[in-house]
Amino acid sequence: MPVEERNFYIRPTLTVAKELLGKYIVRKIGRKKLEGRIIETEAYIGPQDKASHAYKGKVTPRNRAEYLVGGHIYIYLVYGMYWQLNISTAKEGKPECVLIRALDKVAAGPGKVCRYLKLGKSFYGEDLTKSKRIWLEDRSGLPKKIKPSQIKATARIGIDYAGPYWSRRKWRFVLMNKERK
DNA sequence: GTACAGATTGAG
DNA sequence: TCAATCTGTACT
Repeated sequence: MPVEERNFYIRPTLTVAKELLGKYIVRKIGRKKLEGRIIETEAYIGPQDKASHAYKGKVTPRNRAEYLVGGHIYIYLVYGMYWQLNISTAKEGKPECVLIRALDKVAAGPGKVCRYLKLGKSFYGEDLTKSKRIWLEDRSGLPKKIKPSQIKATARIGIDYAGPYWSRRKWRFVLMNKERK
């Protein structure tokens, strides 16, 4: 399913998180393009997920974009200095999203992803299926399609406060090094 | 109103 | 190991 389609995002969040691996983020600034291949994602599935900002169905001015229909950007500031790029998934009203944690070679860490792509609050709620300044592309083609064996599932990072049950869920997905090229 | 901690990072 | 520094939440 092409990444440009809305239906790509309206599927189980864990599926979307895995299928985003290997896709390219394209950021257009004037005549210039910045690009990066997604190699690390994390799934957040509120309201049952204690590590999610939407735990218990909570809605705040900051997290409301998480409730948008799949394919929208949910971006927020952590620790007062770092932006985190998330892509909403599922249907309108369901607070599920995928955090983009790393781009191959150019951004190892969610804060760096946004710094590299020059993303900030102005992208809050941006629609990836319609935007002219940021979108996703699938360049893998059939011969290079990502296989399940190339994806490593691990525990999510930095959410110990959510307790062992949630922090141990293997909802972080990494595209394995030897398979990247 | 005040206090506090967080889906991080880079310097020391 | 720790500080940077904004936002939401839980208090007073």
